[in-house]
Amino acid sequence: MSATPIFNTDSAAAANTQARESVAPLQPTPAFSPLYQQIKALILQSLKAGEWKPSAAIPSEIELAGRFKVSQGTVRKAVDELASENLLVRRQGKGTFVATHAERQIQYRFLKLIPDNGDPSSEGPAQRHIIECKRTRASVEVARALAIRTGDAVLQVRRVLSFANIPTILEDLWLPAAPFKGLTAERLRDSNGPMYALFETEFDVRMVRAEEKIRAVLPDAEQCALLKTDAQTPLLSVERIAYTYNDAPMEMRRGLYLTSKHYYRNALN
Amino acid sequence: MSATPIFNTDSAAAANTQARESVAPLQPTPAFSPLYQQIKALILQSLKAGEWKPSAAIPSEIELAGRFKVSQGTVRKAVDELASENLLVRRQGKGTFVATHAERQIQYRFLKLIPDNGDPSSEGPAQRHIIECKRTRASVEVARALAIRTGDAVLQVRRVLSFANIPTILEDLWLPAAPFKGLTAERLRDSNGPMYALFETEFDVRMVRAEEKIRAVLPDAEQCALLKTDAQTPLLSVERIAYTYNDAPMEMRRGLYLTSKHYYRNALN
DNA sequence: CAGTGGTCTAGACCACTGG
DNA sequence: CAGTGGTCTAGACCACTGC
Repeated sequence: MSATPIFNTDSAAAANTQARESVAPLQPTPAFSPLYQQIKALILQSLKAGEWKPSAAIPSEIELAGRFKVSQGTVRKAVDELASENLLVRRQGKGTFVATHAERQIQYRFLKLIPDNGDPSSEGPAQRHIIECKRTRASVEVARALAIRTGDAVLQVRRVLSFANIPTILEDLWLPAAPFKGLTAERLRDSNGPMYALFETEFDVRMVRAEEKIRAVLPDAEQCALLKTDAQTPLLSVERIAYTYNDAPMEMRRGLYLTSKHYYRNALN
Repeated sequence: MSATPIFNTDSAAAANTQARESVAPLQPTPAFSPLYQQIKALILQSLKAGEWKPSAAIPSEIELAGRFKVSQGTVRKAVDELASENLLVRRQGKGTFVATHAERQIQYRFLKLIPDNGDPSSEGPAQRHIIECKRTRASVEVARALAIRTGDAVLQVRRVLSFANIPTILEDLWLPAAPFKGLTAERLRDSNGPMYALFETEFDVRMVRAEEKIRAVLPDAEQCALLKTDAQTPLLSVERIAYTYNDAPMEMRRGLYLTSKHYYRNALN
């Protein structure tokens, strides 16, 4: 019923002798893993298994400490890391919650295109126009990005985002067909919040992190038409791979951003 | 001799009643500040004052705990935050060190342009060509970025970075003249590591974080010549403001990146 | 071996939320 | 008011580094 860390604590008072990987044969690095990392992995497993749904509260620290037979401080350190990775959200006095892309305000976490005045809220939400959503086969490039085989079934979505009725972003998305079975242009059109929120509620897929490769390009004729721009206006090409838990890639996306009234904002730490 | 946190701990056993800002008059938020934040601020002050130089070790946690009259755990939490902000670097068994841009490997922290193969080390260090370094007056835009007055003295540097002898980055930098008094093209040419490392050793200016605004643009004739490219090749325009401690802006930089063999890489968390 | 950061515990109390 | 996360302490022991 209750998960247990992989080490032994027969006596509570005894400082625990950390367990190494029991079966790991002849590894040069014994791969010492602190207790809180093991707890973190267990919580991650529950998240992945859907034991707690997005925006729901997870058990309190004291409860988790009891379940895992460790001190509250150890649970705390595990949860701290998950919170810093944006998988959990802590709210003092209320509890700890499973992060979601549906959250008002902190949504569009992954959209870094900002209006020139620096204030995304000043232009309101984007108008979304789904151009198509079709079933197709993975190209070599898409297959490599999604860690599937070339020719495997994928869904391709094409859409345009407009701000103040000015087309600004043209996006193509590729999704593995299996986890997204049943996704249609209609369902995309009918949904309200960010697409990643839809993925959470409808397909149980939570995007956790992403990587983007950015280049400057000139649009072709078709892209010009869709963005109502001309072939001499350079665009930002933003290629994204988004990952769920366990670093499993679940989406490849190529965006073309018009940067005459917006810019891509990045913080360097 | 020894700094002291702003609260009272007359009895060590007594849990400390946190001090609020003593003089803060009628603030709606009492601005409760945890002890470790106060310690963090004190350490930050020492860093800023140059009490410990870049790459030097700061006192051990036990020593700091003694100096500040708090427990080691509290110091630890303060140092943890500073480390996560890349102001300090922890090395188990050795100590905690002041972060520096001179560090091999983790240098070029702020340069996100990566060769197509994804491995920056595969092409070796950039060839740097300083075009000019001149004293001038701050334009409205530069003044606003550097939080100085329009017309104030600034240094402007222009340089080209090449990879495998292919000009790839054209950069213009603006620096407030006062802190960088004595900076010349020669000194830039003679220095070896990253420019920010030079700033640390020669001018005691440590860049701590930065923000970038990215757009797609077409180069003008002069830019084409310097980058040996043509007017039809779109470039990434990367405008950066770099900050020292206390969020004080100390550099404005505009880069033009050629993205035919490189891309700007960004991680979304 | 001593000294450093890293982990873990147990317990006390504080700040915040909501009924 | 009870319950949650947040802070702080004191002490023990572990892992890593370098002499």
